[in-house]
Amino acid sequence: MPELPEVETVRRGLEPVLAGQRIRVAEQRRPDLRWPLPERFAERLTGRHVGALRRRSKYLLVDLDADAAGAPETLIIHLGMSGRISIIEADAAGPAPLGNTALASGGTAAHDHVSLTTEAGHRIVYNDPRRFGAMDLWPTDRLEEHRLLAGLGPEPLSNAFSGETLAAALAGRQTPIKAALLDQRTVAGLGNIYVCEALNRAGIHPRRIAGSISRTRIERLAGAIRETLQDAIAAGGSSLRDYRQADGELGYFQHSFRVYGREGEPCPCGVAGARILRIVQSGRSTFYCSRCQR
DNA sequence: ACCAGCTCCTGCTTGC
DNA sequence: TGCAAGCAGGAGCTGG
Repeated sequence: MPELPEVETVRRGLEPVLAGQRIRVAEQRRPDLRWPLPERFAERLTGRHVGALRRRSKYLLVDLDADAAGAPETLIIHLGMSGRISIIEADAAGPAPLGNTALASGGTAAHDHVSLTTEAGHRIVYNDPRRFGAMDLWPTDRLEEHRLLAGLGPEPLSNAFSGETLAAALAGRQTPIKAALLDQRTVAGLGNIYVCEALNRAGIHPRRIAGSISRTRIERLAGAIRETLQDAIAAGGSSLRDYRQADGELGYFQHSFRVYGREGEPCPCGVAGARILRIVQSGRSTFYCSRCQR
């Protein structure tokens, strides 16, 4: 799925067509994604004005004006593993029925689960074959209390994240650094790809016990995490199987992967004989260089 | 409290 | 060519 850079890219793509708009029509095609959608979900979205589009970790946050009960709410969207959001120019005569994305985008029409049509005539379609994604509506002023957001660690691109805070989060952890970084309580927004990439940039072996890494190397790791994410965002994210930007464009950071998916290739560290290896940690593939990662 | 493993779902790739 | 197993970017939950 979309990790932090992909969600940020989607946010930036949606912002110009959704922020400040009114939702003229909301449609839902099924009652649930990973979990049940909120009661009367489409009904509650219809007619609402959209404020800012924000992001927390891998969650897209769409601020809405007050509902009938008088409280501003935020639409929380998680793309899971296979979620995709597409922007479609709606027909001037009115919104097309759900399932017609194939006509406008060239993609599949199956698994279009939720759609929002703005008064300006854009249709925003959420498509998610595996349905590991999620959506919820929650009072904006209590957003940090939402169960999906409450336990998240610091945003890696904010001032709340540093070598110092990372060192504190890793202190005493007896798990491999790979697993510790995938744990969203340590730092928010990393997934399998960017953990592999950041560890390679930092020269740290994925099996190293998190709590045993020196402060100096944790500082380097914090920097590597930031740089990896910044570079990926600048490239529009990474396009593997499903992911595309909201405008349908492919991200291109996958061409910049140093280790992910490159088993057997030489490591860009350039050390003689350095090859990328693949191991499995807690059921997930880890790619790393045996020479430059220690 | 911490940690490893299982699980949800569909679809693409791989190997026989 | 056809089929089925294996694997995939997440993360909540269970049980040790």
